[in-house]
Amino acid sequence: MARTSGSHADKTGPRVSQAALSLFAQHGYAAVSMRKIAGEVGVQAGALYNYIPDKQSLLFGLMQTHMQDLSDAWQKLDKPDQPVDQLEQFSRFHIRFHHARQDAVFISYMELRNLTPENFKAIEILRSDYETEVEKILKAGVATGAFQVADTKIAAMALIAMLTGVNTWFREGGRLSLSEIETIYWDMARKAVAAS
Amino acid sequence: MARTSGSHADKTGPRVSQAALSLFAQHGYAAVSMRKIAGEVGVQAGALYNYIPDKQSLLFGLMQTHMQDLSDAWQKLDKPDQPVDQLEQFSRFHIRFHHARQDAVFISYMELRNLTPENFKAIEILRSDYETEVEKILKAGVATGAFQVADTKIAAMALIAMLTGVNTWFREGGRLSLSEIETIYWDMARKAVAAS
DNA sequence: GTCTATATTACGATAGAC
DNA sequence: GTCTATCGTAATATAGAC
Repeated sequence: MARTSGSHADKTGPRVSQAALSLFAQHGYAAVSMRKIAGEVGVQAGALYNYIPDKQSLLFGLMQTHMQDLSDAWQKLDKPDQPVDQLEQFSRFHIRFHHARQDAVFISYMELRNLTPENFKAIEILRSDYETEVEKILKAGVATGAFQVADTKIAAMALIAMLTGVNTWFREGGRLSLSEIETIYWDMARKAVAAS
Repeated sequence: MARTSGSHADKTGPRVSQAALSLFAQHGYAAVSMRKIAGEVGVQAGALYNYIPDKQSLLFGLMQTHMQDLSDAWQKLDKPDQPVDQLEQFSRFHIRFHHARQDAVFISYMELRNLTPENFKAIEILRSDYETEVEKILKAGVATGAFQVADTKIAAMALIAMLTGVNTWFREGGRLSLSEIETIYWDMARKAVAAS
């Protein structure tokens, strides 16, 4: 069954998401028009509505996919036995994954306020689940005496903020490689929660 | 000399800035119209142009004022002699100042991409100056052997990201007071850069 | 200094032809 | 599936009356 001439359903869908991801990260959700996205994809604005019901769904889809990918990637790793080794694995994983998805990371934090209340709730649950993973590691380490932290919830938030911060300044080709950065950050993270 | 009826020049100016600060933080620069700002102030949109030449200048002014206030507030503090005490002073100052100006902090990070290139450069210089203050403390501590860090520039970025992160989750009236938070974060910061 | 009115441009989304 | 055309709305900024 021949497809209608000019149709590229199997290719256009992903290209819409990709264009939106890049443009939202660069200019912000509110500043990017459907016409601009369409222009990047190489279609007219009306054609976008074959793939998404509206602009909001486009944003939500990007954020949901990102948070889901993040959780899935973490879950599928084989975990070492010791909390200190788990925390090292997490620190390196977090830096590496976030570096590889800078646009999605940026959007998932910056555009929360442009989500409808229901969509916001859904994303916050996914984020909270991820944060809980770190807290579980810290709790296990406190139990064995490997870690010493006043509050595992706060320590988890502090570590995540520190590690995510790499994205604000690190650019490939600079003074240090990403794997060197990983090691430096892991050193600080380890000491920050270490038993004294 | 009587002022024109309906004129409130001395009051309206600050109210425009205040309204823009709050609305930009809530909804984002691109999503906030001049009409919305005017509505919040209680004037018509056209009246705003007595105080600002355009929307971009309004954003830049808010960010510049914030970064300047931050630097000034830090500079005017009496500094203790020991690097470890200086770092504690900085950690507590940073958390406290950022908590008191959540809207301005949020805007100064989130809306960088909505600045014109020249305005962006000006803000980045102010930010970099502030980051250098932390690096100076770390370098002094490394020199005396009080601190042990692989790279003072990276350690400064890591600490700042960690401390700024408080704003993403802390809300007054929760489980812990801000001064308790300060102490917990200072404990982590201190250990993260401590000599072993 | 503030108002009303407006010039000009762009937005998100839809309808119907092909 | 994509196009062209368009509806209805709203944007920034300016002009001129008061």
